[in-house]
Amino acid sequence: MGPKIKFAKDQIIDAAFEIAKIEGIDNITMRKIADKLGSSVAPIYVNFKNLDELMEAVIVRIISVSQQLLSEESQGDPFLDMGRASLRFAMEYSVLFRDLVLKDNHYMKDYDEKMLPELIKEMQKDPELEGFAVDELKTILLKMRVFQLGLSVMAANGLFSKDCKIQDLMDILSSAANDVILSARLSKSKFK
Amino acid sequence: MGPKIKFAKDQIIDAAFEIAKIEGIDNITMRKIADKLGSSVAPIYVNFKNLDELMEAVIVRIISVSQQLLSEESQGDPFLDMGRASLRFAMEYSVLFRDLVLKDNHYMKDYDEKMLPELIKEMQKDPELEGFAVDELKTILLKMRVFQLGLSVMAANGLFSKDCKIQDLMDILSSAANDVILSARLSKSKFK
DNA sequence: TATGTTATATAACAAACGTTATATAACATA
DNA sequence: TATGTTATATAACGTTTGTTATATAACATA
Repeated sequence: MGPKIKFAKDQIIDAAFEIAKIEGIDNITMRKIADKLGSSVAPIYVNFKNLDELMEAVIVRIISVSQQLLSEESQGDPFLDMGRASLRFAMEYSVLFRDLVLKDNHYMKDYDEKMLPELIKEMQKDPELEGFAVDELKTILLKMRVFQLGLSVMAANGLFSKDCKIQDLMDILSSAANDVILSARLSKSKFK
Repeated sequence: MGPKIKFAKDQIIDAAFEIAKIEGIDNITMRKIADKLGSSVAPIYVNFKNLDELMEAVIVRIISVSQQLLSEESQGDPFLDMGRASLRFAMEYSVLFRDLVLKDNHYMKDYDEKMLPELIKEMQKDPELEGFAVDELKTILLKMRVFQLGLSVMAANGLFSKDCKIQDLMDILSSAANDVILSARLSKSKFK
Protein backbone atom coordinates (compact mmCIF):
# COMPACT_ATOMS: atom_id res chain seq x y z
CA MET A 1 0.00 0.00 0.00
CA GLY A 2 0.90 3.63 -0.07
CA PRO A 3 1.25 6.41 2.47
CA LYS A 4 -1.40 7.35 5.05
CA ILE A 5 -4.55 9.00 3.77
CA LYS A 6 -4.65 12.62 4.84
CA PHE A 7 -7.73 13.68 2.90
CA ALA A 8 -10.59 11.20 2.82
CA LYS A 9 -13.60 11.27 0.54
CA ASP A 10 -15.84 12.58 3.28
CA GLN A 11 -13.59 15.49 4.14
CA ILE A 12 -13.51 16.49 0.50
CA ILE A 13 -17.29 16.40 0.28
CA ASP A 14 -17.46 18.36 3.54
CA ALA A 15 -15.25 21.09 2.12
CA ALA A 16 -17.20 21.22 -1.13
CA PHE A 17 -20.46 21.35 0.83
CA GLU A 18 -19.23 24.29 2.89
CA ILE A 19 -18.37 26.20 -0.27
CA ALA A 20 -21.71 25.35 -1.86
CA LYS A 21 -23.55 26.39 1.30
CA ILE A 22 -22.19 29.91 1.05
CA GLU A 23 -21.44 30.49 -2.62
CA GLY A 24 -23.78 28.04 -4.33
CA ILE A 25 -23.19 24.78 -6.11
CA ASP A 26 -22.00 26.40 -9.32
CA ASN A 27 -19.21 28.16 -7.50
CA ILE A 28 -17.51 24.99 -6.34
CA THR A 29 -14.06 24.70 -7.90
CA MET A 30 -11.29 22.20 -7.46
CA ARG A 31 -8.88 24.85 -6.24
CA LYS A 32 -11.32 26.27 -3.69
CA ILE A 33 -11.86 22.82 -2.22
CA ALA A 34 -8.11 22.22 -2.10
CA ASP A 35 -7.58 25.57 -0.36
CA LYS A 36 -10.23 24.74 2.23
CA LEU A 37 -8.62 21.36 2.82
CA GLY A 38 -5.16 22.86 2.97
CA SER A 39 -4.05 20.54 0.21
CA SER A 40 -3.48 20.52 -3.50
CA VAL A 41 -6.03 19.29 -5.99
CA ALA A 42 -4.32 15.91 -6.17
CA PRO A 43 -6.26 14.23 -3.34
CA ILE A 44 -9.51 15.27 -4.95
CA TYR A 45 -8.65 13.62 -8.24
CA VAL A 46 -7.61 10.45 -6.43
CA ASN A 47 -11.05 10.24 -4.81
CA PHE A 48 -13.18 11.50 -7.68
CA LYS A 49 -12.88 10.96 -11.39
CA ASN A 50 -13.69 14.58 -12.17
CA LEU A 51 -15.69 17.55 -11.00
CA ASP A 52 -18.98 16.10 -12.20
CA GLU A 53 -18.58 13.02 -10.06
CA LEU A 54 -17.78 15.16 -7.05
CA MET A 55 -20.78 17.37 -7.69
CA GLU A 56 -23.00 14.31 -7.71
CA ALA A 57 -21.64 13.43 -4.30
CA VAL A 58 -22.23 16.96 -3.05
CA ILE A 59 -25.84 16.90 -4.23
CA VAL A 60 -26.36 13.58 -2.48
CA ARG A 61 -24.91 15.17 0.65
CA ILE A 62 -27.23 18.16 0.35
CA ILE A 63 -30.25 15.92 0.01
CA SER A 64 -29.16 13.88 2.99
CA VAL A 65 -28.86 17.07 5.04
CA SER A 66 -32.38 18.08 4.07
CA GLN A 67 -33.64 14.62 4.98
CA GLN A 68 -31.79 14.84 8.27
CA LEU A 69 -33.77 17.98 9.03
CA LEU A 70 -36.96 16.13 8.12
CA SER A 71 -36.13 13.23 10.43
CA GLU A 72 -35.58 15.68 13.28
CA GLU A 73 -39.12 16.97 12.92
CA SER A 74 -41.61 14.50 14.26
CA GLN A 75 -44.31 16.21 16.23
CA GLY A 76 -46.96 13.85 14.93
CA ASP A 77 -48.51 15.60 11.97
CA PRO A 78 -46.55 14.44 8.90
CA PHE A 79 -47.86 17.43 6.99
CA LEU A 80 -46.64 20.07 9.37
CA ASP A 81 -43.48 18.11 10.10
CA MET A 82 -42.61 18.22 6.44
CA GLY A 83 -43.50 21.89 6.25
CA ARG A 84 -41.30 22.68 9.24
CA ALA A 85 -38.41 20.72 7.78
CA SER A 86 -38.77 22.46 4.44
CA LEU A 87 -38.87 25.86 6.09
CA ARG A 88 -35.85 25.07 8.25
CA PHE A 89 -33.87 23.97 5.24
CA ALA A 90 -34.92 27.05 3.28
CA MET A 91 -33.85 29.34 6.12
CA GLU A 92 -30.71 27.60 7.34
CA TYR A 93 -29.41 26.68 3.89
CA SER A 94 -31.04 29.33 1.75
CA VAL A 95 -28.42 29.22 -0.99
CA LEU A 96 -28.62 25.46 -1.28
CA PHE A 97 -32.38 25.52 -1.15
CA ARG A 98 -32.50 27.81 -4.13
CA ASP A 99 -29.86 25.78 -5.95
CA LEU A 100 -31.87 22.64 -5.38
CA VAL A 101 -35.39 23.90 -5.92
CA LEU A 102 -34.71 26.20 -8.80
CA LYS A 103 -32.84 23.84 -10.97
CA ASP A 104 -34.88 20.96 -12.29
CA ASN A 105 -32.68 18.12 -11.09
CA HIS A 106 -34.09 14.68 -11.23
CA TYR A 107 -33.31 14.06 -7.57
CA MET A 108 -36.08 16.28 -6.29
CA LYS A 109 -38.57 15.01 -8.84
CA ASP A 110 -37.83 11.37 -8.03
CA TYR A 111 -37.96 12.07 -4.32
CA ASP A 112 -41.25 13.90 -4.69
CA GLU A 113 -42.92 11.18 -6.69
CA LYS A 114 -41.76 8.58 -4.20
CA MET A 115 -43.21 10.52 -1.29
CA LEU A 116 -46.61 11.30 -2.74
CA PRO A 117 -48.38 7.95 -2.23
CA GLU A 118 -46.85 7.71 1.21
CA LEU A 119 -48.23 11.11 2.14
CA ILE A 120 -51.68 10.21 0.88
CA LYS A 121 -51.57 7.15 3.12
CA GLU A 122 -50.64 9.33 6.09
CA MET A 123 -53.48 11.68 5.27
CA GLN A 124 -55.94 8.81 5.28
CA LYS A 125 -54.97 8.09 8.89
CA ASP A 126 -55.52 11.70 9.94
CA PRO A 127 -58.87 12.02 11.78
CA GLU A 128 -59.11 15.63 10.65
CA LEU A 129 -59.21 14.40 7.05
CA GLU A 130 -61.75 11.66 7.59
CA GLY A 131 -64.37 11.19 4.92
CA PHE A 132 -62.42 12.61 2.02
CA ALA A 133 -62.00 10.57 -1.14
CA VAL A 134 -58.51 9.98 -2.50
CA ASP A 135 -59.01 12.54 -5.26
CA GLU A 136 -60.05 15.13 -2.73
CA LEU A 137 -57.03 14.31 -0.61
CA LYS A 138 -54.84 14.74 -3.66
CA THR A 139 -56.24 18.19 -4.28
CA ILE A 140 -55.67 19.16 -0.67
CA LEU A 141 -52.14 17.79 -0.80
CA LEU A 142 -51.34 19.67 -3.98
CA LYS A 143 -52.54 22.94 -2.52
CA MET A 144 -50.50 22.37 0.60
CA ARG A 145 -47.38 21.55 -1.34
CA VAL A 146 -47.83 24.67 -3.43
CA PHE A 147 -48.25 26.80 -0.34
CA GLN A 148 -45.32 25.22 1.43
CA LEU A 149 -43.08 25.76 -1.58
CA GLY A 150 -44.06 29.39 -1.91
CA LEU A 151 -43.49 30.02 1.77
CA SER A 152 -40.09 28.30 1.66
CA VAL A 153 -38.98 30.30 -1.37
CA MET A 154 -40.01 33.51 0.35
CA ALA A 155 -38.13 32.50 3.47
CA ALA A 156 -35.03 31.57 1.46
CA ASN A 157 -35.20 34.94 -0.29
CA GLY A 158 -35.26 36.74 3.02
CA LEU A 159 -38.65 38.27 2.33
CA PHE A 160 -39.68 38.04 5.94
CA SER A 161 -38.34 40.30 8.65
CA LYS A 162 -35.32 39.14 10.58
CA ASP A 163 -37.11 38.42 13.82
CA CYS A 164 -39.61 36.22 11.99
CA LYS A 165 -39.23 32.79 13.56
CA ILE A 166 -40.02 29.46 12.01
CA GLN A 167 -43.00 29.19 14.32
CA ASP A 168 -44.49 32.34 12.78
CA LEU A 169 -44.23 30.82 9.33
CA MET A 170 -45.59 27.53 10.63
CA ASP A 171 -48.61 29.42 11.93
CA ILE A 172 -49.23 30.78 8.45
CA LEU A 173 -48.75 27.34 6.95
CA SER A 174 -51.18 25.60 9.27
CA SER A 175 -53.64 28.42 8.92
CA ALA A 176 -53.57 27.91 5.16
CA ALA A 177 -53.96 24.18 5.71
CA ASN A 178 -57.06 24.86 7.77
CA ASP A 179 -58.43 27.12 5.07
CA VAL A 180 -58.03 24.43 2.44
CA ILE A 181 -59.43 21.63 4.53
CA LEU A 182 -62.32 23.63 5.91
CA SER A 183 -63.26 24.80 2.44
CA ALA A 184 -63.09 21.28 1.06
CA ARG A 185 -65.25 20.06 3.92
CA LEU A 186 -67.87 22.71 3.26
CA SER A 187 -68.10 22.17 -0.49
CA LYS A 188 -68.50 18.48 0.29
CA SER A 189 -71.41 18.88 2.71
CA LYS A 190 -73.04 21.38 0.38
CA PHE A 191 -73.91 18.61 -2.05
CA LYS A 192 -75.08 16.15 0.54
CA MET B 1 -18.94 62.40 -35.62
CA GLY B 2 -17.84 58.93 -36.51
CA PRO B 3 -19.10 56.17 -38.76
CA LYS B 4 -22.69 54.90 -38.78
CA ILE B 5 -23.82 52.93 -35.78
CA LYS B 6 -24.31 49.31 -36.73
CA PHE B 7 -24.98 47.91 -33.26
CA ALA B 8 -27.16 50.04 -31.02
CA LYS B 9 -27.65 49.66 -27.29
CA ASP B 10 -31.03 48.03 -27.71
CA GLN B 11 -29.80 45.39 -30.16
CA ILE B 12 -27.06 44.48 -27.71
CA ILE B 13 -29.55 44.12 -24.87
CA ASP B 14 -31.78 42.09 -27.19
CA ALA B 15 -28.98 39.66 -27.94
CA ALA B 16 -28.03 39.35 -24.29
CA PHE B 17 -31.68 38.81 -23.37
CA GLU B 18 -31.99 36.00 -25.91
CA ILE B 19 -28.98 34.27 -24.43
CA ALA B 20 -30.28 34.72 -20.89
CA LYS B 21 -33.69 33.43 -21.88
CA ILE B 22 -32.23 30.10 -22.90
CA GLU B 23 -29.04 29.68 -20.91
CA GLY B 24 -29.71 31.86 -17.88
CA ILE B 25 -28.33 35.20 -16.78
CA ASP B 26 -25.08 33.78 -15.50
CA ASN B 27 -24.25 32.34 -18.89
CA ILE B 28 -24.20 35.66 -20.67
CA THR B 29 -20.70 36.36 -21.98
CA MET B 30 -19.32 39.19 -24.07
CA ARG B 31 -18.26 36.85 -26.84
CA LYS B 32 -21.62 35.09 -27.01
CA ILE B 33 -23.37 38.43 -27.42
CA ALA B 34 -20.90 39.46 -30.10
CA ASP B 35 -21.44 36.19 -31.95
CA LYS B 36 -25.20 36.64 -31.84
CA LEU B 37 -24.81 40.19 -33.14
CA GLY B 38 -22.36 39.10 -35.79
CA SER B 39 -19.85 41.58 -34.46
CA SER B 40 -16.81 41.72 -32.24
CA VAL B 41 -16.97 42.69 -28.58
CA ALA B 42 -15.97 46.25 -29.41
CA PRO B 43 -19.50 47.64 -29.94
CA ILE B 44 -20.52 46.25 -26.58
CA TYR B 45 -17.76 48.05 -24.74
CA VAL B 46 -18.61 51.29 -26.53
CA ASN B 47 -22.18 51.07 -25.23
CA PHE B 48 -21.52 49.60 -21.78
CA LYS B 49 -18.74 50.24 -19.31
CA ASN B 50 -18.40 46.55 -18.49
CA LEU B 51 -20.35 43.34 -18.11
CA ASP B 52 -21.93 44.42 -14.84
CA GLU B 53 -23.46 47.49 -16.43
CA LEU B 54 -24.81 45.39 -19.28
CA MET B 55 -26.26 42.84 -16.86
CA GLU B 56 -28.11 45.63 -15.06
CA ALA B 57 -29.65 46.62 -18.38
CA VAL B 58 -30.60 43.01 -19.09
CA ILE B 59 -32.31 42.67 -15.72
CA VAL B 60 -34.23 45.88 -16.35
CA ARG B 61 -35.27 44.41 -19.69
CA ILE B 62 -36.40 41.17 -18.05
CA ILE B 63 -38.50 43.05 -15.53
CA SER B 64 -40.04 45.13 -18.28
CA VAL B 65 -40.96 41.94 -20.14
CA SER B 66 -42.64 40.56 -17.04
CA GLN B 67 -44.52 43.84 -16.57
CA GLN B 68 -45.53 43.75 -20.22
CA LEU B 69 -47.14 40.38 -19.53
CA LEU B 70 -48.93 41.88 -16.55
CA SER B 71 -50.27 44.79 -18.59
CA GLU B 72 -51.65 42.34 -21.13
CA GLU B 73 -53.75 40.67 -18.45
CA SER B 74 -56.70 42.81 -17.52
CA GLN B 75 -59.79 40.70 -17.11
CA GLY B 76 -60.99 42.78 -14.19
CA ASP B 77 -59.79 40.97 -11.09
CA PRO B 78 -56.35 42.46 -10.25
CA PHE B 79 -55.62 39.41 -8.15
CA LEU B 80 -56.17 36.84 -10.81
CA ASP B 81 -54.66 39.11 -13.46
CA MET B 82 -51.45 39.23 -11.50
CA GLY B 83 -51.56 35.50 -10.93
CA ARG B 84 -52.05 34.83 -14.63
CA ALA B 85 -49.22 37.17 -15.56
CA SER B 86 -46.93 35.52 -13.04
CA LEU B 87 -47.81 32.07 -14.32
CA ARG B 88 -47.33 33.11 -17.93
CA PHE B 89 -43.92 34.54 -17.15
CA ALA B 90 -42.95 31.42 -15.21
CA MET B 91 -43.98 29.17 -18.07
CA GLU B 92 -42.86 31.21 -21.09
CA TYR B 93 -39.60 32.39 -19.53
CA SER B 94 -38.94 29.64 -17.02
CA VAL B 95 -35.18 30.10 -16.98
CA LEU B 96 -35.47 33.84 -16.42
CA PHE B 97 -38.18 33.35 -13.82
CA ARG B 98 -35.92 31.14 -11.79
CA ASP B 99 -32.99 33.49 -12.25
CA LEU B 100 -35.08 36.40 -11.07
CA VAL B 101 -37.01 34.76 -8.26
CA LEU B 102 -34.26 32.68 -6.87
CA LYS B 103 -31.68 35.36 -6.50
CA ASP B 104 -32.49 38.01 -3.97
CA ASN B 105 -32.11 41.03 -6.19
CA HIS B 106 -33.33 44.32 -4.87
CA TYR B 107 -35.45 44.89 -7.99
CA MET B 108 -38.08 42.33 -7.06
CA LYS B 109 -38.14 43.45 -3.44
CA ASP B 110 -38.58 47.11 -4.38
CA TYR B 111 -41.23 46.26 -6.92
CA ASP B 112 -43.10 44.11 -4.43
CA GLU B 113 -43.14 46.73 -1.73
CA LYS B 114 -44.34 49.32 -4.21
CA MET B 115 -47.21 47.12 -5.34
CA LEU B 116 -48.50 46.05 -1.92
CA PRO B 117 -50.44 49.18 -0.89
CA GLU B 118 -51.85 49.43 -4.39
CA LEU B 119 -53.10 45.86 -4.21
CA ILE B 120 -54.70 46.45 -0.83
CA LYS B 121 -56.54 49.39 -2.34
CA GLU B 122 -57.77 47.21 -5.19
CA MET B 123 -58.92 44.60 -2.71
CA GLN B 124 -60.95 47.19 -0.83
CA LYS B 125 -62.89 47.86 -4.02
CA ASP B 126 -63.66 44.18 -4.53
CA PRO B 127 -67.25 43.42 -3.49
CA GLU B 128 -66.23 39.86 -2.67
CA LEU B 129 -63.88 41.23 -0.01
CA GLU B 130 -66.31 43.65 1.55
CA GLY B 131 -66.29 43.94 5.31
CA PHE B 132 -62.71 42.87 5.91
CA ALA B 133 -60.38 45.08 7.90
CA VAL B 134 -57.06 46.09 6.40
CA ASP B 135 -55.18 43.61 8.56
CA GLU B 136 -57.42 40.81 7.42
CA LEU B 137 -56.92 41.86 3.82
CA LYS B 138 -53.17 41.81 4.38
CA THR B 139 -53.34 38.26 5.65
CA ILE B 140 -55.41 37.19 2.66
CA LEU B 141 -53.02 38.93 0.31
CA LEU B 142 -49.98 37.29 1.89
CA LYS B 143 -51.52 33.85 1.57
CA MET B 144 -52.39 34.50 -2.05
CA ARG B 145 -48.91 35.74 -2.87
CA VAL B 146 -47.41 32.68 -1.23
CA PHE B 147 -49.67 30.38 -3.18
CA GLN B 148 -49.06 32.18 -6.44
CA LEU B 149 -45.30 32.03 -5.95
CA GLY B 150 -45.37 28.32 -5.17
CA LEU B 151 -47.51 27.61 -8.20
CA SER B 152 -45.26 29.68 -10.45
CA VAL B 153 -42.14 27.94 -9.21
CA MET B 154 -43.73 24.56 -9.84
CA ALA B 155 -44.74 25.64 -13.33
CA ALA B 156 -41.26 26.98 -14.06
CA ASN B 157 -39.79 23.71 -12.87
CA GLY B 158 -41.99 21.77 -15.26
CA LEU B 159 -43.69 19.90 -12.44
CA PHE B 160 -46.99 19.88 -14.25
CA SER B 161 -47.75 17.70 -17.21
CA LYS B 162 -47.15 19.14 -20.66
CA ASP B 163 -50.78 19.52 -21.61
CA CYS B 164 -51.45 21.49 -18.45
CA LYS B 165 -52.65 24.87 -19.66
CA ILE B 166 -52.44 28.15 -17.83
CA GLN B 167 -56.19 28.01 -17.32
CA ASP B 168 -55.80 24.77 -15.35
CA LEU B 169 -53.34 26.42 -13.02
CA MET B 170 -55.54 29.49 -12.81
CA ASP B 171 -58.37 27.25 -11.66
CA ILE B 172 -56.20 25.97 -8.85
CA LEU B 173 -55.15 29.49 -7.97
CA SER B 174 -58.67 30.86 -7.78
CA SER B 175 -59.82 27.78 -5.92
CA ALA B 176 -57.16 28.46 -3.31
CA ALA B 177 -58.22 32.12 -3.24
CA ASN B 178 -61.78 31.01 -2.52
CA ASP B 179 -60.56 28.74 0.25
CA VAL B 180 -58.69 31.55 1.94
CA ILE B 181 -61.47 34.11 1.60
CA LEU B 182 -64.22 31.74 2.61
CA SER B 183 -62.29 30.64 5.64
CA ALA B 184 -61.56 34.23 6.65
CA ARG B 185 -65.23 35.06 6.23
CA LEU B 186 -66.28 32.17 8.43
CA SER B 187 -63.84 32.83 11.27
CA LYS B 188 -65.07 36.44 11.18
CA SER B 189 -68.74 35.60 11.53
CA LYS B 190 -67.96 33.06 14.23
CA PHE B 191 -67.12 35.84 16.66
CA LYS B 192 -70.04 38.08 15.82
C1' DT C 1 -9.35 68.12 -49.25
C1' DA C 2 -7.59 67.51 -44.62
C1' DT C 3 -8.60 66.58 -39.82
C1' DG C 4 -10.69 64.99 -35.81
C1' DT C 5 -13.91 61.70 -33.97
C1' DT C 6 -15.56 57.21 -33.23
C1' DA C 7 -17.66 52.64 -34.43
C1' DT C 8 -15.71 48.45 -35.31
C1' DA C 9 -12.30 44.46 -35.80
C1' DT C 10 -8.37 42.09 -34.28
C1' DA C 11 -5.45 40.40 -31.18
C1' DA C 12 -3.50 40.14 -27.03
C1' DC C 13 -3.38 40.15 -21.82
C1' DA C 14 -4.16 38.37 -17.20
C1' DA C 15 -6.93 35.56 -14.42
C1' DA C 16 -9.47 31.43 -13.38
C1' DC C 17 -10.93 27.18 -14.68
C1' DG C 18 -10.64 21.66 -15.26
C1' DT C 19 -7.34 18.45 -15.96
C1' DT C 20 -2.99 16.00 -16.24
C1' DA C 21 2.09 14.89 -16.35
C1' DT C 22 5.68 14.52 -13.29
C1' DA C 23 8.16 14.13 -9.08
C1' DT C 24 8.35 12.99 -4.20
C1' DA C 25 7.75 10.53 -0.29
C1' DA C 26 5.43 7.33 2.73
C1' DC C 27 3.90 2.82 3.51
C1' DA C 28 3.23 -2.51 2.85
C1' DT C 29 5.31 -6.45 1.41
C1' DA C 30 8.80 -9.53 -0.52
C1' DT D 1 16.72 -3.88 2.67
C1' DA D 2 14.69 -3.41 -1.83
C1' DT D 3 10.48 -2.87 -4.50
C1' DG D 4 6.02 -1.74 -5.86
C1' DT D 5 2.10 1.12 -4.79
C1' DT D 6 -0.05 5.36 -3.98
C1' DA D 7 -1.23 9.80 -1.54
C1' DT D 8 0.27 14.19 -2.24
C1' DA D 9 2.52 18.53 -4.24
C1' DT D 10 3.93 21.15 -8.03
C1' DA D 11 3.64 22.89 -12.26
C1' DA D 12 2.04 23.02 -16.56
C1' DC D 13 -1.47 22.67 -20.54
C1' DG D 14 -5.46 24.13 -22.95
C1' DT D 15 -9.73 26.68 -22.66
C1' DT D 16 -12.66 30.33 -21.47
C1' DT D 17 -13.42 34.46 -19.35
C1' DG D 18 -13.43 39.95 -18.96
C1' DT D 19 -10.92 43.57 -20.55
C1' DT D 20 -7.92 46.51 -23.26
C1' DA D 21 -4.37 48.20 -26.69
C1' DT D 22 -4.05 48.94 -31.34
C1' DA D 23 -5.35 49.52 -36.04
C1' DT D 24 -8.77 50.58 -39.54
C1' DA D 25 -12.23 52.86 -41.71
C1' DA D 26 -16.29 55.75 -41.99
C1' DC D 27 -18.33 60.06 -41.22
C1' DA D 28 -18.84 65.29 -39.96
C1' DT D 29 -16.73 69.45 -40.19
C1' DA D 30 -13.26 72.95 -41.08
